Amino acid sequence: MARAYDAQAIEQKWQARWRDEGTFEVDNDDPRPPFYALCMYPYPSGAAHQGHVRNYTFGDLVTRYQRMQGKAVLSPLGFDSFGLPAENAAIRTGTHPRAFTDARIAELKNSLVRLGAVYDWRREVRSHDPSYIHWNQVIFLRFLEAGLAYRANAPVNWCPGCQTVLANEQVLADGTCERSGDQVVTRDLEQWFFRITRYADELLDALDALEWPERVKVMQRNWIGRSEGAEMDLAVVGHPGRILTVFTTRPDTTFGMTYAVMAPEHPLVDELTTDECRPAVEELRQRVATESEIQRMSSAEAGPALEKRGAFTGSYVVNPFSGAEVPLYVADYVLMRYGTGAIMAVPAEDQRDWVFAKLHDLPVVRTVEPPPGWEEQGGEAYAGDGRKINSGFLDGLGIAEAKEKAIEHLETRGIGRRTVNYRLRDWLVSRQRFWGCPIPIVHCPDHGPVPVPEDQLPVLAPTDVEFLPTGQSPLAHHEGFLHTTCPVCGKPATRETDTMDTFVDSSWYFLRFCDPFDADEPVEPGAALRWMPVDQYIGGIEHAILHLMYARFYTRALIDVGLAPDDLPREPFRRLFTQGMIRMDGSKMSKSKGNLIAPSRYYETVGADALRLFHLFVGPPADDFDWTDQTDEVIEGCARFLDRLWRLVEGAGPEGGQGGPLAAGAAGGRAPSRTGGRTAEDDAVRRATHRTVEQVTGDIERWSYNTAVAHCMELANLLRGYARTDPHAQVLGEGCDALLQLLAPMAPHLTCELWERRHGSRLEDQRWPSFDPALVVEETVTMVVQVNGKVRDRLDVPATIGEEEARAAALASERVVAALGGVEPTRVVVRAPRLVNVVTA
RNA sequence: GCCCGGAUGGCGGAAUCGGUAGACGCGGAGGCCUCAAAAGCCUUUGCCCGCAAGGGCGUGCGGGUUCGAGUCCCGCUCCGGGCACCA
Repeated sequence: MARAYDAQAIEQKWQARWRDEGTFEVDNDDPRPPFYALCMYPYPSGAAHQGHVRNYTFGDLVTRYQRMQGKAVLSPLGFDSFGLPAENAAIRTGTHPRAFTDARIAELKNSLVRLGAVYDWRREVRSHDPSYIHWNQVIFLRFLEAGLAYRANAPVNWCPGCQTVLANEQVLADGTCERSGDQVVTRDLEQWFFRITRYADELLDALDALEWPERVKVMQRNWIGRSEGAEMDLAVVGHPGRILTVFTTRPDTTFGMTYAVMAPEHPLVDELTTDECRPAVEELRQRVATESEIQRMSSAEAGPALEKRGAFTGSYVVNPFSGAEVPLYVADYVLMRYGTGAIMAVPAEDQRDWVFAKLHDLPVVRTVEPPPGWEEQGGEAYAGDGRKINSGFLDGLGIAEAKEKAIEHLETRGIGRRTVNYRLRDWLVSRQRFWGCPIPIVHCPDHGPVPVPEDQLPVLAPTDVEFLPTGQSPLAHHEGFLHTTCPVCGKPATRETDTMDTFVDSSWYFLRFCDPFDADEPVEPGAALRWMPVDQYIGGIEHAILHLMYARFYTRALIDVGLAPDDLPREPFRRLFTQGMIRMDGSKMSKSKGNLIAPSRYYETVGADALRLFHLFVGPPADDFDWTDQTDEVIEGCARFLDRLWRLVEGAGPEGGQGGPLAAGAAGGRAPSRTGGRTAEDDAVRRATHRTVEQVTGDIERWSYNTAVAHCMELANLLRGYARTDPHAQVLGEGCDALLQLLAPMAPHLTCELWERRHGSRLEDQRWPSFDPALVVEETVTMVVQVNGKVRDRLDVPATIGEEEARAAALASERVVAALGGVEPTRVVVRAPRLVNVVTA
């Protein structure tokens, strides 16, 4: 494809200038109003893929646009450089993870530079930088002091093949390890946790005020899973003084409790199981113990037969409202980690209990009157609202009132209390891996886990390690690293060999960017107060829950332990935009799927500007996009547009409009030289220019980049036609300038080059164009005339036309008269100046 | 199962407040330029009937509200995503 200009030469020229001049570096004392634009901390997987290109094109557009709006824009970038792939590569090839990772970072950085994405690279942070590790460890120890970090025994996903704990995301739906394929089992291990649950309410409540996509907020609300209800203490028959505490969100249904259930791991199972029931209960507990939680959760369909899922203990508990003695079961559908690990079962109002009750022939007592016909239609558990029945002092009430009254009753009698439960669990941060931030703890035989003193931080992993495919972290076998002395007593002790979850690194990097040079503290208060919160955060929907939740938690925790200023906003990301995925043949385009289309091949042909424009133009930024066989043609269409833009602007000549030689291929062949008074057509072009400025500004503000590009194309098309006539030099020049300014954040290299050729000045220093409100109102509009709702005529009328004139003009139309066929209108709806509807019926 | 999205020409998409459906681009057709091609430029392009003028149909399906519905309401179908024993 023959190009009008040399994209590669121009792109290299401007990229070099931006780098050498530090054009987009920003100092913390910059007097302009601050704007913090941030793309999510990328994992350095090598050269950028199209998903990166899309993400960084959006981010770069925001940066450049806000800068043109007169803001001091902080646009930093760093690398989430810890993680498993580097370690796997080390095992496979013998390369040290650091060398592997640094090479990948260089590649990714290079492909972002070639995209024309601009950052203040002085602020670059990498997770594996010793200084970042240092502050990560300081933060960990402060969390520990504040009780926000703690060590506990916990059931975890353990892969016997890999000899390591897995994150939930690494366990597939069938309960196998995504890497080795081994069946993952649940194991109890001593692990480090962060107490994110302390912030559950705040993290939930603060969501309302965030300018985030609603679906992300919904996902976070579900993840936190706050549910309000009551705990109640059940007396156990034949075990005086023994109580079984259950949690319910439906205390109003207590009269309908016809049995109770404990989780298989419940501490009272042994004591409350009678000898004749013990074999069945034991069998159940054995099975559950060897299953991972994921398997257990899916056992409803794939697991053992339903009736095997529960077993009678032989004991009975007392229904606290009715006094009835009801059987106590153990069943795998009750989870130890949620609530109290035991439930009262109300089959009439809970579908799970219903299914279980039917299988075990347990009675059903309805406490809410179902709607008429419910039973006849085969209705099972009824969870909807209705009048209370069979419920003694609650009879006749609605559910909400009955709940309140039931809780009061429990509290008055001292056998229960109002309780809130959360689905959210504390964050397990231990990882049995090498390529992560070491946890700065020493285990002393006498003093237990002891923090490494702050003046001995950072604890760095040794470099002389061997990577073997044993699945074990090399740290656990490195004698030099492992053996140390106890900071308290000086006796021999061993280091903690676990590292931190890599989500730790991405939980506060945005705070470090504010002043990454500060050697005294992780977060420099003045800088953080100046830049935070992030004004626009951009990333993938896949981080909707974990990363965004952890970052929200970290920001609060850092403030509360005194590592960030008290008056720092507690929400780190004011506005969030989640971009759509790029798919190919129905699945996500990704390295692991092997369906990447490398951006470099477009840099080398159509250029980065064309690729950027394509990603902006192809559809709404929030929507997924399918990469197909036709995609290359669309990219070429974008390149063609840029070619035409080049010819148009070059043809318009330099500033002043004295007419330069028209570039080869430009239609018309005549330089615009007319000045002085303007014709009606000149004015129409001016109006179109100003209207386009208005439209594109609005488009960009509401993330409608595809229409922003379309509106620019429209103006360019108009100007090309105008340039072929006898254009007014200033009018054409104004149109071209506006177009270059509007496109500057989208196709920066080309527009900077054209601007420099036209004006000899720098487009990066220009302000975003403004429009004259008087010029965006149209003089004449097309008025649609309908007869009974069908369009019969279109009339050009003055925009200021009055209702009566519009009516008269419409009724005078020949086409309208013909369509009426002599029938008298019964009504004429006039919406001047756009529409008249003549109604006969 | 529950909770969100979405469905518009051959394709990606546009229509910001209930008022011209299909902006912009891709693809297609025809033409100019050329010995020829590529590139570029111009015209045209929702579907159907018609030589034309013109007419009819048309935003997943069925109803409704309205002078007027892609847009609002009710009931479905299909597709995509999230959650899924959380008591």
